Amino acid sequence: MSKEKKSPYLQYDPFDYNPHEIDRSSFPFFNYGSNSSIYNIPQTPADPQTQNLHGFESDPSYLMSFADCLNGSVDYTTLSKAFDISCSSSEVISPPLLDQDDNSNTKAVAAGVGDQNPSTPNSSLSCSSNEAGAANHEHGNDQDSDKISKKDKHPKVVQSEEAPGDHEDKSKKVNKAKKKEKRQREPRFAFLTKSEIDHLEDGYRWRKYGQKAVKNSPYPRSYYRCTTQKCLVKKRVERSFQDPTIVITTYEGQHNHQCPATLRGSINAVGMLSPSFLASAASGGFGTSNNESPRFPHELLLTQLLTPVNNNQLQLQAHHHHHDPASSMLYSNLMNTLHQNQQQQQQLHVPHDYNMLQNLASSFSHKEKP
DNA sequence: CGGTTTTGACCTGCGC
DNA sequence: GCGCAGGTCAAAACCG
Repeated sequence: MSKEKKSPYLQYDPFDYNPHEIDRSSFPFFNYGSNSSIYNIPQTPADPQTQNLHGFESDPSYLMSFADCLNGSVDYTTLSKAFDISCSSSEVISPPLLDQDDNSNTKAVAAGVGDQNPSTPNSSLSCSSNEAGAANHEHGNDQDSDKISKKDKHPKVVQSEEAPGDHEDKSKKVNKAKKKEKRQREPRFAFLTKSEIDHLEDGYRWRKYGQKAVKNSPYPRSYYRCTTQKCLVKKRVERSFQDPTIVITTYEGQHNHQCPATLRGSINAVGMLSPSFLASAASGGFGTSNNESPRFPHELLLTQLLTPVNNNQLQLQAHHHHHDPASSMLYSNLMNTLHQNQQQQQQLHVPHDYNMLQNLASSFSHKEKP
């Protein structure tokens, strides 16, 4: 009651703004530099001491190279961590080729997105919460039930006046307990895009459901939900406070439906990539002499998005072609596809070095038009 | 008029 | 336990 009303839009105090003291608990692993990559958002701060992330910026090993994904040079465990939140559930089984993560350059973004407690350094906690068996199907469903219970609980205000009652307290407790044991976030993927437009077209339809000021940033963060029924995908969009030209888009969850734009017959950016083109991508051969060269406009686009870092490594550049819806959609689809791929591997218990590229290529070729 | 955006209130989790 | 920050809800406003 006595709580002062605070406008979420006025929380930023320009005089208090210190770019070096950012709380990036939400995106602790973002690279704010010019080399954009797909990031898997870890839910645990990498290292409490390096909260401010600068370590990450200068450490290329945190970047998930696209080629790593494509050619499977990233070991299974790493991929699990990098792509799936639920890795903390049962599939940790996979015998880790241990400690690759120490210094191998394939380390990618190793932090588990899955353990969702941003500040729980001990991911095993979430492990145990998963074992209730819900581990496999909790994607989405939980969120639903979560919401429902929330709504039931507080039909909004008033309540307390007419019945400051105990039953409310009780139900509160029950709900709390419930929530504690099952709160699982979807995997998150983020990319940076250089753009003046905040909300980039990615082929899907979104409804904005919230906007909040971000601490230490002059730019608000917007929350969107996919408008397709029963699709629980969300995305957050915010502008980098360090480089205001960069938009940070974070996807959470996976669409359970086709991209509306694809259905409408516009670009099927990923679906039309030729297998041979992808092979070239994986071997890092773009732009070099004898490799497969792009045959379609979207492949050309991708060659520009994928820039060789060193020998066998490519990074997905998110900041080119920001003005191009196809580009955004490409990202979205790529990430979706990569993620799906990895999940399939998990389901099938495929060995860690299974060649993802082949999977990708074949799935693409199925989609390819006659 | 239906869908989307805005925005204040509320909930939740975490650190102190 | 309290305060803060992030995330979500939902009524009202807006728009095509």
